[in-house]
Amino acid sequence: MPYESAPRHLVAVDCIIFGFEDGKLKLLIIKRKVAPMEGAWSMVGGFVQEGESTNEAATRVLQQTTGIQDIYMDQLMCYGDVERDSGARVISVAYYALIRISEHDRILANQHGAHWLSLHQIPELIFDHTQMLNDALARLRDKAHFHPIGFELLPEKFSLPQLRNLYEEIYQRPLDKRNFRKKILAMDILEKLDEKDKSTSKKGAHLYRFDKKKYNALTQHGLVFEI
Amino acid sequence: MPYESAPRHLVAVDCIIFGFEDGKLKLLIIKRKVAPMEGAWSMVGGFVQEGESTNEAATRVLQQTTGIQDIYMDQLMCYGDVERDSGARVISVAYYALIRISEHDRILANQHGAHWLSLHQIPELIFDHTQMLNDALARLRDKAHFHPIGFELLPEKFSLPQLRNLYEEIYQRPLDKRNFRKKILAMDILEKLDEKDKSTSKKGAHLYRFDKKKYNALTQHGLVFEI
DNA sequence: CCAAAAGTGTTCCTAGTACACCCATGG
DNA sequence: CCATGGGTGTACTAGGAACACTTTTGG
Repeated sequence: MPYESAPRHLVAVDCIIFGFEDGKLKLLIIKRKVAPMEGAWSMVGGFVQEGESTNEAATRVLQQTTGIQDIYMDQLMCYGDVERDSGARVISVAYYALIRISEHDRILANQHGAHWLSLHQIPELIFDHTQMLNDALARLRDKAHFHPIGFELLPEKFSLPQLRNLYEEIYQRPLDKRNFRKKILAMDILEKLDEKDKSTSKKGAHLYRFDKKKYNALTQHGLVFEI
Repeated sequence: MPYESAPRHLVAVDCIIFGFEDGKLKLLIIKRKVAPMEGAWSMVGGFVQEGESTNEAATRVLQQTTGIQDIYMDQLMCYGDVERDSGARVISVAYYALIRISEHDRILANQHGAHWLSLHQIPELIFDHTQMLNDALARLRDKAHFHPIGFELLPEKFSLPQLRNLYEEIYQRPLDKRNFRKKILAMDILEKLDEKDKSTSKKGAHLYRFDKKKYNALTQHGLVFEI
């Protein structure tokens, strides 16, 4: 397998971008601006450049369309079928990202023709992007079960009803209010604030903050996150 | 992002090949035959050809070095750092495979300079292949926990002590004999044979066979494999 | 007859699940 | 004062974990 004689390929990255707003899981997708399939709905993506790692490419693509940096992003997998892209043979490395919608640059996203859509409103997507979405959802569920990544989708300060609502969306099933509280508070990784969120009830719900340092410390001592 | 102006890359596949023999998890690795790092230990790999999917490339590479087809193989992930291969910028898609060592073509493997080594005997590997191995082991553990893939590493007929030994290797911890039996037999997915394996004891251990059809049927009715 | 591995049940405890009422407050 | 969502405790059950002795048989 000499390097010189091996064929070269177009390599792209595609980002499955999740957000959480109005109690719903949402996905950031764009109207494609190039042929083929111009105008069709698609994940945000782009080609991997020379001297650029695939991780860097994904970060760049995300930054260019959302204006956001420093967010949670993880590789999903590589999609390598020959015919997957009808324009050319393109190998795509998919990443999924979790974004706090409130903190991201909506104006920049709109300039790129990007839109946040609820999961049940997702139209047909190009190529194998629907497959990517399903794979990403499955991965998100698995990952969220044992890792505290849900907080990446919420504002820094959040209430327990909000958090529970998020997990109900991720798992697509109702969670018992009392059991959920018991479980999450028992881990002792949330900091209770003196503020209340009165936007959804008259009584108001206490706000909490995820204490990452505490979580890391407890993890060293055997804590296993599970929700 | 026009297709024409995008750069092209060398894309390789690397296979992390697991086997189980003499009660130990083993890895099939080769002595590299091309520069750079000629003679160093490496996973089996090769370049993705035109008109060949990455899955097909992995299958081909595996077949060429082991002579085996129709084995369990799954994508691990894509490794895309710019400097990961010191010979050129190569993007690698890693796969992990599970092989019944007894059924594979040792002669063919030897011709390719391939060797089965126990996990604790693995020498230094080139590039990021040690990272790949660690990632593959983590994935194997996760996957084996909830999917009946362990059987891919055993002969068609196996004893329960053998099976338990395999899981002890995968999880790197001892498993209680009685609890293990209870759990695996309760799933009712093993067919008990009239043969015994007398190679490891005078009393002999009953042989079993994984009943895949039964497993699939039970899965439809809500069975969740877990061990 | 004995060494060596195979095979077998029971108890305890933890963690998940199900479930209903009071509280605080803005309008 | 009442409608609305927030917050709280207990009882039951199932499943995981710990644990020791008997059986078989080749040498």
